[in-house]
This record gives sequence, structure tokens and C-alpha cells, in this order.
Amino acid sequence: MPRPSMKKIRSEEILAAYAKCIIRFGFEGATQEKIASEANVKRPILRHYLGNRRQMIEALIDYVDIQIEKDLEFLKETLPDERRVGALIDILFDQEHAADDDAGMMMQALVSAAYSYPELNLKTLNWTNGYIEIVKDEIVQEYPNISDERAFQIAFGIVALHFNIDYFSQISIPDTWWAASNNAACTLVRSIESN
Amino acid sequence: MPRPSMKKIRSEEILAAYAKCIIRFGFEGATQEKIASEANVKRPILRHYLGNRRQMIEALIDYVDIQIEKDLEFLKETLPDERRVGALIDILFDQEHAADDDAGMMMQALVSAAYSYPELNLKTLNWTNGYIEIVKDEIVQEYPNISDERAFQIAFGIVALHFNIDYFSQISIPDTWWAASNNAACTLVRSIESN
DNA sequence: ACGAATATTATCAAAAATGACAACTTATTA
DNA sequence: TAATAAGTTGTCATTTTTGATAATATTCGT
Repeated sequence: MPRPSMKKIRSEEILAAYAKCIIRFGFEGATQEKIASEANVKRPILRHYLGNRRQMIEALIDYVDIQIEKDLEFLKETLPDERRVGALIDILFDQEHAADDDAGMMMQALVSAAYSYPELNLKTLNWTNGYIEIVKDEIVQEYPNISDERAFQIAFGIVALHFNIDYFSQISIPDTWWAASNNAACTLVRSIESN
Repeated sequence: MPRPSMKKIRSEEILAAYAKCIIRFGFEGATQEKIASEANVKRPILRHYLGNRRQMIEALIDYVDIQIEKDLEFLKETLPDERRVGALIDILFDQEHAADDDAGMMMQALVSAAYSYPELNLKTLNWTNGYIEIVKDEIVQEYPNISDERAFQIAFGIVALHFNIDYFSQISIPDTWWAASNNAACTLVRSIESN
């Protein structure tokens, strides 16, 4: 009998706007006014759907949690049947893909907020491990003889390169940086064969 | 005849505190109150020595400029006469050294502020290039046969790995991450020989 | 068309951050 | 020791950000 609830939809829209603002203005720079403007709503709407600042932050963390989960799922789903490691690198260092994938950038933005919000320590750690795991698994699959330790190191290196270039994509960087990241990642993989 | 000026000293102290706060609380989270507290002075002192917020930001950028210049100088000076690339990697991925070297972290914090302060676009780009150059030069010196492009790619990869681990050192990470960064960097260098 | 539950807006209060300046204090030197 | 120039502090006004709630508008089922 009541009016249909917009809670699900509006909350999502607001959180998406929140995420955008954090990436653009930093964690502390993402004010409610900017978020509301980005989401094309009035400020009191934020409170209505998500509560006060503290609650908004908690909602955002859950939101990012899901987003990163989705991003990891997407990576797995997209990989072809063969040459999966190469394909994975192509995605991780694709300039186009980075444009609409904020997951990595958002995560890094939250690392610097971990000092004020300790809960983010474990969160960001786990998120990063998620990325490392997915790369490592593919490496182990493709190079069964590799040691666990070595696979982790290569995977970590690739993820680090990905995070780094993803982060720098906020500013206008030369294409050579993208190429260098991609090449460095490939070099790490090739080092497995020449062992 | 006048009282001796503290301008140089106080300005340095305040800017050092400012830098610390930016790393801890983010660019927008570094309020004057926190900066003053960190520098053990009253808030009006900030204004007295550095001017208003805008001027403080400009002073900070100059300060970071010098700090990074110093950091780069330090790297060059510290290298031994032989096996310089290996020594460079030892420094870049030394957990102890990272503790008192904010240069890399500060630079990354400023990347996310570039959207609001466009002057930072070029600055951060140049700073990064500074690090890449120093690594690349050493590589070229030690491996004269390497192509310019390849040397750049390896150097970029090493710097990316350094920035990444430097950034993560804000939170408590497992030692394996440091080891992995170091190993990945070494792997990149070794790939030159096996070419 | 009417009541009920929800969406949206208007508006005020409180707190936090910045800007600005006058007043006071201290150290040099003439 | 008195004058000078700088350091330091106290205090208030303005702006920004957040907190909170009442009032209004909308949509659904009956």
C-alpha cells in the first residue's frame, strides 16, 4: 500500500557518487555537498538513505567491498581458455579498461585513510590479497612447476605494477608509462620460463 | 638591531609538520589545527610565517620539490663504486630506509590532489621522472648494450614497485610483501642479462 | 478519492575550519 | 636602558561542513 521504496536504487547512486568524489577529491575532500551534487540530489537525501557521516563511511566500505568482489569476478570470467596469464595482463594494463574501473584507485585512496579509520587496515590488506591471489592462481595453473613462493612474488609484482599505473592514470601521463608497465609485467612472467 | 629572525627555521618546522599531516590525514585532511599541533605551535603562527591556506600549499609544494631533490641526491651519493644497481635496489626496498623517507609517499599523496590543484600534474610527473632517470642511468651504466627503451621500461618497473611498497608501508603489511617487491625488482634486472 | 507509508525539500542549529588583526612579549643594539 | 623589529598569543568574524527535524509532496492499495 505504501509508495514503492527507492532505498536500494538511491543508495547505490549515492554511494557511486561518493566513490567518484573520493577518487577526485580524496577521502577527506569528499564532502556531502560534493557527493550530493555528483549524485544530482539535495544534501538531506544522503542522510535520509545512508545516515550520518560515520554511517555513510561504513556503507561506502561495504560498497567498495562488493565492487572489488565484482571486479575480481569480472577478471576471472573474462579470461579465455588458453594463454590466460597473458590475457590477464592485457586487461590489467589496458588503458581503456582502467577508465571505467575505479576499484584499484579507490582501494589506494582508502589506504591513506586507514590511519584515521583502523578498520581499513585489514580491509585494504584483504582486497590487495584478492588481486594477488587471482594472478597467482593463473600463474600456478599455467606454470605448474613453479614454487609457491616464486609464484607469489611474480603475482605481487604484477599487481603492484597495476595499482601503480592505475593510480597514475588520474593525471595525464605519457603512453610510454602504460607500455612500460605492461612490458615489465610480461618480463616478470617470462622470467618463469627462463628459469 | 632587531630580534633575530626565526623565519627560516620555523617555516621549515611547520612545513615538515604539514608534510607529516598530509601523509597521515590526506591532502584535505591536513587542517591548520593538526599542523599547528604537530609542529607544537599555535595556529596563528602558521599564518604569520607562511600566509593563508593557498600560500601554505604553494610553500609546501616548493618544500616537497626540495625534499625530493635531496632524496635523489642522497640515492646517488650513497651508491658504492661497483654493483650500483643492486645497491640501489637494496636501498629502495629497505624497510628501515622507508620509515624516515616520506618523499615517495608524499608524492603519491599529491597525485590525488592534482585534480583540484592542476599545477601538481606537471610537478608529480617530473618528480616521478626524476626517480626513473636515476634508476635508468645506473642500468645503462652497468649494461651498456641495453636499448634506451628497454632500460626505461625496467627502470619504470622498479620505481613503480618502490612507490607501491612505499605507499603500503603506511599500513601494517607482512614482510613477505617487502621481499616480493625486492625480488620482483631483481627479476627485472636479471632479465637484462638473459636477453 | 482517501489513508498510509515513503520520497523529497526547506530550514535551522551546531560544530569545525579558516581569515584577519590587535595586543603583548622578547631579544638585539645603539 | 630605551628604541626597534621581530616573535608570539588572544580573540573575533566569516565561511564551510555536518547534524537534525519538521513540513510538504508523491505514489500505492483499498
